Amino acid sequence: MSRTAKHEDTYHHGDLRKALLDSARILLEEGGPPALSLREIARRVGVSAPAAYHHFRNLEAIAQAVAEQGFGELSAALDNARSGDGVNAMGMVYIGFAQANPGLYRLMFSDGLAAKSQAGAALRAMRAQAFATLRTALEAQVPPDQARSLALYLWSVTHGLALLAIDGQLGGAEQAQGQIAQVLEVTGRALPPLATS
Amino acid sequence: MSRTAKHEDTYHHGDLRKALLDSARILLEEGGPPALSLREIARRVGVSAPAAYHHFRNLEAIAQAVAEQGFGELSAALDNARSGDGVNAMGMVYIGFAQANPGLYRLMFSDGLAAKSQAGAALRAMRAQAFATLRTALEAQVPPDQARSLALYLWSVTHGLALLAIDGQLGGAEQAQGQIAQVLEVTGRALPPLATS
DNA sequence: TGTACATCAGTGAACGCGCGTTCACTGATGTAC
DNA sequence: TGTACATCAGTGAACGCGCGTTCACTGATGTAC
Repeated sequence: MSRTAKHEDTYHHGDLRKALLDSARILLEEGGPPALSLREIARRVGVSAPAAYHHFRNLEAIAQAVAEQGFGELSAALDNARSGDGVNAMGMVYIGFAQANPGLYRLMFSDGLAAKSQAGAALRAMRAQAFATLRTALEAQVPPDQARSLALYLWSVTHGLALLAIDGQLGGAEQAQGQIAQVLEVTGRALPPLATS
Repeated sequence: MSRTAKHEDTYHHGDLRKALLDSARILLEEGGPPALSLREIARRVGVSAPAAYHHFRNLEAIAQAVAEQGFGELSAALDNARSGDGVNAMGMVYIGFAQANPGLYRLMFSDGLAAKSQAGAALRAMRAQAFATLRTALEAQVPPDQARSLALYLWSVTHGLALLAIDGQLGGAEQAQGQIAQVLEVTGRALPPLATS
């Protein structure tokens, strides 16, 4: 019999890498990027801190891996929403992601990691990639010379709105939803008629 | 002769409170809010760390005082710009402030301080106050029932754009300026005709 | 089917570090007489 | 004008803390024969 679920308290963990990432995400949601600590991540999993080094080069590598997960999930969510009614629905999905994972969103898009570090550079590249996807999607719907500025406009609004929401600057949850919808409606007024798919 | 500029290496500092705040701002611009350290602030001033406690209750109080300075400077800058050509100029000034003081801007509007701490609560209040000012200014220019959502819209765009700019997501400085102007132009399209003063 | 052994994923102890803050102190200042 | 003294703004030493990371190790796994 190979390793099964019955061996729960075994010396070898099973999938420590995944467990560490899960633990990091919990920590991230509890206290934001500054709360990420290798020792605490390991402690929550019930494992000694050095064990993590068999799976990640260092703490930053864990943060980077979590951010990569986040970008994957965000782009999957946006893909699913694309069949909805356009820009407005995408905006709601984007902000919904931030509200559901505020700590993760901050790690991905805010100043979580030291900008100059290797992981920081990787993060910036992921962000740029996400933006490129948005711009490409827009190029099919508006005159190409406008795509870049419109994409940047949409990103600015949703990014700003997402941060205001998760900073609690919009009041309670239900109140926030209404305000978000209103802002996205106003945002749409600036857009030219879009080629609907 | 009372204390004069000649007494530079005196035991008593002169205006240590101001010197500490200046030092904190330099640190803030060098490494963002996480770089704020009481020991390092004091070290830069050339004074022992405990000396700071004669002027501030703790490190958080220093951060709060710096943020207060920032809000004062930002609102002064916006006041000066109000005589210019409206929303667009105000937007440029707002983002210009963030670009000139990225670390300070992050402290003021981002997740610099633990949200639950006393200083964190004070910060949120300052932000809310700044937003209320914007909304009030708009109420003179648009139908009052639209003022809130339009204010939130404008804040979202400028906040988002400011953060993208200082995160380096817009490329180099001169390239960024062009993109910012474009986004603000698009932003203006969503606004109703404003009553110009 | 059983056993030697290489490989791998864990362990506890220890390193050095910088931090915020407290403490008892001392040097400088300026005021009352 | 000179002096005693209260007040205040500094000092160095020390506290306890949690951190990331390295080290030599050991227990478990699974493969070759």
